[in-house]
Amino acid sequence: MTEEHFATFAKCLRQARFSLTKPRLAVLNAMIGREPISMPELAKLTKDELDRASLYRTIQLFEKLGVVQRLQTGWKYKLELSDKFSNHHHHLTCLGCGKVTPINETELEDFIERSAAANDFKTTSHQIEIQGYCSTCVK
Amino acid sequence: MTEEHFATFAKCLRQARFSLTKPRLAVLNAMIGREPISMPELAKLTKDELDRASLYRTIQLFEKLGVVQRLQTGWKYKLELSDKFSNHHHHLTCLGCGKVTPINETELEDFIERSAAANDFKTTSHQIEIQGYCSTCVK
DNA sequence: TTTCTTGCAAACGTTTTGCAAGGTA
DNA sequence: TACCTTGCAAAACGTTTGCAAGAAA
Repeated sequence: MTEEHFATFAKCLRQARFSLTKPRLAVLNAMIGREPISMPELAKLTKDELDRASLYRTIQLFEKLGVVQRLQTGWKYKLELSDKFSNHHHHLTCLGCGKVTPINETELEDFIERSAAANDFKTTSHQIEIQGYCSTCVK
Repeated sequence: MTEEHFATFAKCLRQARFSLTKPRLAVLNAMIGREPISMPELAKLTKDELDRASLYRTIQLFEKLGVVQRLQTGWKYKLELSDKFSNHHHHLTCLGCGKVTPINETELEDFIERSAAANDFKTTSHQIEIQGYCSTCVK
């Protein structure tokens, strides 16, 4: 974990008057630099460092604080760190091999803002998820 | 349910060699013309017409046949009929009152196709979900 | 009649909760 | 110290499954 990520994280917690604890750091650490991950996978990864119940509580808190976000990849959801810890982006999910590829399309963002505005809607977040087949699996 | 929807539905089933049964019609009926709905809500709505287990089996089948699709509205998923039974669109979900507003933006679709193509990716479906506050709740 | 579909009941996996003990500010 | 956070154990949900009875083609 970089100095910067740690500082961002500490600030998120402190601002909302929550404690910086070892279990919470463990969850952040397990997610940094990793692809979107499912809850059972994350539970397995962190099972020596905190209880499953605490993991759920931590993820709930992280979502409230905007540290993580859920995204729909097919049938189940996965978790990833929010834009605070990586650049804002969206995903291509391959139905063949399950690979999740991030894409970054600024123009898309502009259109979304415009669509929402046309509906008199103030956006706070959005997701774009695309399913299909990657170049390997399409064959 | 319109004549046309019934025909579309019957065709979907027949083509894949599945039977047109009363419980399946009941589920379709419960969803037609309704906003995206959660599984527990749908279960409550149809509980006199079919068993919960059958409901899950039916929804699973419907998804495979492309009759319904799941979409992420915040924390949990909801179900709605696919484009076969209504026009392709996306949603604005209000974090205040929970209202889901469909939007239809053709330009967005084009950008998505282009982004995917740039990644050598063959798309089969996509979702765009936008969260924020509607004109009423923003105040 | 043959095959597909359903209801029932039970199993399973995921997520949440209460509470006492432990850690943080 | 005072309050927040955790682990544990149990409960509450949501979802899936096996199987015998019932309905569709």
